[in-house]
Amino acid sequence: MGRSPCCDKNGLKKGPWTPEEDQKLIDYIQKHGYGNWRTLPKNAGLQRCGKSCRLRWTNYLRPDIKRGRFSFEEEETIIQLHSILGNKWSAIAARLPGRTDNEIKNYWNTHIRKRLLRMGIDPVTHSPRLDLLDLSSILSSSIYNQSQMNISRLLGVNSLVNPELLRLATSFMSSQRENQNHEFIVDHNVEDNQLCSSQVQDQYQQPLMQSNHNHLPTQVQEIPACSIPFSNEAELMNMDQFPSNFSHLNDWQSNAMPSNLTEDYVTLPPNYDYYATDHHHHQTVKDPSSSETSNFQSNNSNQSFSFASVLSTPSSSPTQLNSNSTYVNNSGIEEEPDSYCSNILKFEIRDILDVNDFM
DNA sequence: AATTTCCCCAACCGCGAAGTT
DNA sequence: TAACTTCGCGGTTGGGGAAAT
Repeated sequence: MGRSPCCDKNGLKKGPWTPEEDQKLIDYIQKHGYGNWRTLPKNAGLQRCGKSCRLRWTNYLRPDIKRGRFSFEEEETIIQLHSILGNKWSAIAARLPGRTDNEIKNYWNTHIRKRLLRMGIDPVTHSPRLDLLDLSSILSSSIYNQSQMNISRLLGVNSLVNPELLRLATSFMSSQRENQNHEFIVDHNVEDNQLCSSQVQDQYQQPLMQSNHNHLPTQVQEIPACSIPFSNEAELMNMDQFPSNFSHLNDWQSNAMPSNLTEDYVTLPPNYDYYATDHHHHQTVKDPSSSETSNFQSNNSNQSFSFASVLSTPSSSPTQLNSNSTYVNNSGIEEEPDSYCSNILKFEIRDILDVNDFM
């Protein structure tokens, strides 16, 4: 249908926002709210298009935005939600109080995605990346149906490839034979989603919809974000229990993967997840951000925003990082959550290949 | 110290959905 | 119901700071 012409108008300022512009926008919204973004900039005395104002507000100036690094729990939640929802950043953001879709998207693309790739996990399918060895084309070839096959001979690299990796490929082959009706890379993900959706929905439905178990959609991608039946917005936004609930999803993560694959692939702990091996580490990291968030929310609900924190941030400058969620190792050096990721999942490929070449 | 390369993230763009006339 | 407007989402870009050379 029609396109918004607002950004096409000449004479409107683009690019980074100045503190003065921020102040004008904040003042205006404080007084009048933001009913109509199109007329807002004119009324607020801003030489910006409404779209730019909306973006600035929702992604930066909104008082309930939580700044700083993502906590471990937030990161874990993002990964779990992404495996369910895919790139539905707004839906993911709706379940992470104080985080914007843009922020989550950026964080995913710059941190989590790379980390998963380094761990040999496809960030799209959340499955092991067999494409590292271009196995998919090999596995779909005519030898697919052979009951016995010598992958190392097939690859012609048996002197180079780690035996573990060959076992992985072999295991994958057998799992393919067992699930001949599935296209692993694509359908497996849907399968993951279905499994996950059942469990996620169960978790939220049990208290509210005990009897409505059997009517789950088959395609998770089609489940709107709001379909998880929180009874009201406050409940939806009450995320305190969400990450802990998600710990149950570790089960489907491992269940969804062909069991023989996971077993041969690596020895996964019972409660396998992306961070499986080092929970004790992150549990020791105190993240006060949650309480901070709830303060924000309560402020929010009382409509008594504190703009001080907003104004203290530089205009359009890189976000001021508070240290709430920063991980500090013993030497006091800031440490990427990377370092407490599962070493198990870095498995053997890392020793064989320079995975970065594939990124 | 100067230059280059890398990386992050705020902001933009284009599109589709929803709402309005 | 068509035409138009507004909003919101997801993908992408480019400026600027940090790190490497």
